[in-house]
Amino acid sequence: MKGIRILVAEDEDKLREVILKYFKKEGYEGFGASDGEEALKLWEEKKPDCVILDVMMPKMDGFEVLQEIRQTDNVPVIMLTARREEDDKIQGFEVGADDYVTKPFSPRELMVRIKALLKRSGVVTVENNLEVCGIQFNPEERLMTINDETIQLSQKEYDMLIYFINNQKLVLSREQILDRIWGFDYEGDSRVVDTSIKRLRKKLGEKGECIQTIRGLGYKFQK
Amino acid sequence: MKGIRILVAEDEDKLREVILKYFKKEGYEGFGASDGEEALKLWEEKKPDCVILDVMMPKMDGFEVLQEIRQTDNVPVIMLTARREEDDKIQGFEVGADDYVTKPFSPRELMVRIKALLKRSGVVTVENNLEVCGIQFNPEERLMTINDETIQLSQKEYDMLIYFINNQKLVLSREQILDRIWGFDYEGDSRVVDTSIKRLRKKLGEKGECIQTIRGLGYKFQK
DNA sequence: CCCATTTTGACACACTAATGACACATGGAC
DNA sequence: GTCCATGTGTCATTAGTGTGTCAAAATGGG
Repeated sequence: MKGIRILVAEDEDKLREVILKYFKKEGYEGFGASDGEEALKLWEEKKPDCVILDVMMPKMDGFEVLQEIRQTDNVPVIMLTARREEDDKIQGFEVGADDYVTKPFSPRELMVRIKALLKRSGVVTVENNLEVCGIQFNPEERLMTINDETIQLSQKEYDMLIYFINNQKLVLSREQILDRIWGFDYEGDSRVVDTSIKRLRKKLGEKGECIQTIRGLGYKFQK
Repeated sequence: MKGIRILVAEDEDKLREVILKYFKKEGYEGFGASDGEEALKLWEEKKPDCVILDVMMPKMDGFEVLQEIRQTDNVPVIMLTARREEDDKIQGFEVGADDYVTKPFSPRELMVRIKALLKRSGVVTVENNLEVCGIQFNPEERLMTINDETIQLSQKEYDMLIYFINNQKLVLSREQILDRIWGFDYEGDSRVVDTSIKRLRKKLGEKGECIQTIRGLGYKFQK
């Protein structure tokens, strides 16, 4: 099984190494970058499942890197900020950071945030060959098998389904779904969700009924 | 018309600023407090229409502030909690919070909650897995179970039932119910309540008898 | 770079549950 | 019995969703 890959961009060598060591201990695959440009290069090269960005870095600061990443990628990003960089934090939220950790922090705290973020972002948390209510998952290829029939899902469909699977029985509002799948800065109509639900249901066939409509609130996944 | 005023008590500057900025964009008037004491002071001073309280704050935590506020004020309060699995939310509901939002969240999600809360203005939610007289509540899943049978309630039915549960043994007049569930500015016939009570009773089956008619006064919920 | 294909977003219209209004039935208080 | 408040069935309206279709945007080869 493919491991979870995390990119750490932090110019303080010691801190970066501590974090990377911690990741290794937890079974994650970590890549270290010591400046912004290296971070971007590694991001393109490795396509990690999560990115940790220090705000203050040589050559290219965290925000610039984030902005660049956000052009094409919705990967979960955690920003590392020092206590007094208040304005910076605002800026980060605007460009689309998913969480912030203020220095100093413990690796343990960072791990907690990462795990929470990965879980919520729903992109990578499904193990291979997981089976939920007759639906077999193959996240690496974004494939799904129902009754020996393989089904190809699109990005949005796949992400939504994972999000539902990870939050079974919970009612998810259109806004929550939008935030998670489209990104909190998505500006379009919240009814895109309806359309995508429609398509997902259709592909799921009879299993589509697992996605229930809670009128006035949203949708939920239940067997 | 007077604008809607919201107090945001959150010690993380970046987050508070982002929220306040969103409020402004949405046409709300926002006040920021960075610790519990400041929050209390601002609450007294500004008498906001809605209060957002971070649980973890310097000087005075969110629960203490809430407790203080609840001595004299029934203003809608949303608590910001750090971790989903914590007892935070339970404790918050006990002291009288109206909703909780788990960090990190997007401004969009918070806005949705605020709007919903303002609309309901005072309808208190119920903790998960509460059981009252054989009726099992599960608000997160938006489910109600009686004798292992799940029941789907509509919005109005659900809100009314919660209102009754939160005010057991109290006689609630049609006017009170209208104010809470339909909003104080509802202009229609007060006998819509009768119709909704009828429907709720029907869905509750034999438990419908728990909703008793107090002739000339209104209704009350009792086992 | 172009073209074919897929994915996505927007929108109109259809459909259905929820709601509100009302007429009439019921039942207690006097 | 009458009076009056409440119960209840029914129906029209409304609000919220489902869905087909089209166009725009992204993707993927030649």
